[in-house]
Amino acid sequence: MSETTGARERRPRTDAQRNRTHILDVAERHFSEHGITGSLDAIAKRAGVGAGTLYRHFPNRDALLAALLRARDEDLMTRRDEIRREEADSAAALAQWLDALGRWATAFDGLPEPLRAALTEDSSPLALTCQGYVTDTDEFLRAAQRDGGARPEVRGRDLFLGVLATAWVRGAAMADESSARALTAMMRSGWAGPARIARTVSDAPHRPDQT
Amino acid sequence: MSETTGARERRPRTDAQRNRTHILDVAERHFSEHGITGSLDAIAKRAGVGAGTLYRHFPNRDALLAALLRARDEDLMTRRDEIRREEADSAAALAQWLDALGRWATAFDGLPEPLRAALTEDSSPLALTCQGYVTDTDEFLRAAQRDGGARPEVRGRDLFLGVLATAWVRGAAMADESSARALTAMMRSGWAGPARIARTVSDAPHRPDQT
DNA sequence: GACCATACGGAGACAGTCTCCGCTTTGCAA
DNA sequence: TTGCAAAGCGGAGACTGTCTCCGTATGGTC
Repeated sequence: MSETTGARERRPRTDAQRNRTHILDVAERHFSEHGITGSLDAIAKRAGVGAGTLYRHFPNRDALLAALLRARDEDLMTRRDEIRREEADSAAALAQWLDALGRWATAFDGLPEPLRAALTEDSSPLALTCQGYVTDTDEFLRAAQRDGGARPEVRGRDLFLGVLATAWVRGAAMADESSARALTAMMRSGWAGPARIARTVSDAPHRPDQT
Repeated sequence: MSETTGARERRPRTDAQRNRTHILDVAERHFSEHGITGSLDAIAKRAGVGAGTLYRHFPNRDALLAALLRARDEDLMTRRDEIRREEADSAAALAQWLDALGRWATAFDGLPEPLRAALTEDSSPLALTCQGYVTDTDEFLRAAQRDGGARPEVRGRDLFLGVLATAWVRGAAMADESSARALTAMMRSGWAGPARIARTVSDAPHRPDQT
């Protein structure tokens, strides 16, 4: 009676489990070396399984990525709790969380792209992960806002996207590191400290009123 | 002897010219509708020419994009001069220039990607264009910095990449408009006004071994 | 040991990029 | 005009990558 309630999940066959984890191992290496656009069939070949096997386990690239990121989720959650525990200054905590997120989003070359896409098409297997981190960001942010360490008009989603954008700028193989740092710094002045809303050109009347 | 000096350029045949401009017309429409990843062969077909013809005129996607952007270059330069002429406040001028750049970088869905890539691989046909705009940005920026309207540590390249990153966030079909605005605003507080350098987490004395 | 659900492999359909080469068109010169 | 070389054209097809389908193998269970 392995099958109790109606929609019970059956434990997969052992060869299936073995294949799955092996594919993940290989994919991790392959994506690290070739970026997330590396060929899936190549991964299958390298893992010594047929293409069908790969696609049965992971119907598309995003699914595979999501599985790989799930493995890193634990690390990131650990880091999150660590920051919460050890950083008393809520603004500094937010900064550190964003930094951790930034490193997470740079795990593979090209990763920011599907992550951003997942943020607007919630059918993606990555969507849930992203949404979760947006929520976490929001928590850090709200704490900082309560303490007057972050501007009230900023949203967690904005910061998350900002982090992705910065990771995106870094591009392949840490190309534009210095500009990425500059962007992070600029972004920080954008959220840090309680201040009035900075105005955008498109918001402002054409005559900027001399701040 | 039509050939005078060694490396003389021969005026292309009339059918070639006709094809070239027609391909550009079609490509403009096709990229507008399908984003820059739209199939090149489809463009050829839609233009009623063979694939060979398309690839002879534009050896790859970037070359085609570069040609399309060259057509818009004139508009952007006009805008630039207009801003220079009509905006006395140098910081506001910079903001308006960045806004214009942002609209330029959103001409087609997905455009920011090759633009950013061109900034690090200068073999790309887009590289020259980008470099030019970085220079323009630098000029606006330096004027603002002289007037104390922009922080001294910021570079034109950083701002250009920031604009690209914001355009990238907007994603396909203006998806994340509000976040894009938020980012622009944050970025603005990053460059505007002379202030001390904001610190990044990674700059900070971050003891990796257990902060 | 038999049975069958589960999983496997890989051939191949499909789509996109890009090249190659035989044929056509253009423009110049006689 | 006519002839002809250079310039340009078209599209078949090589190549690469994604993803499906189905005949075959295998693990787990009774």
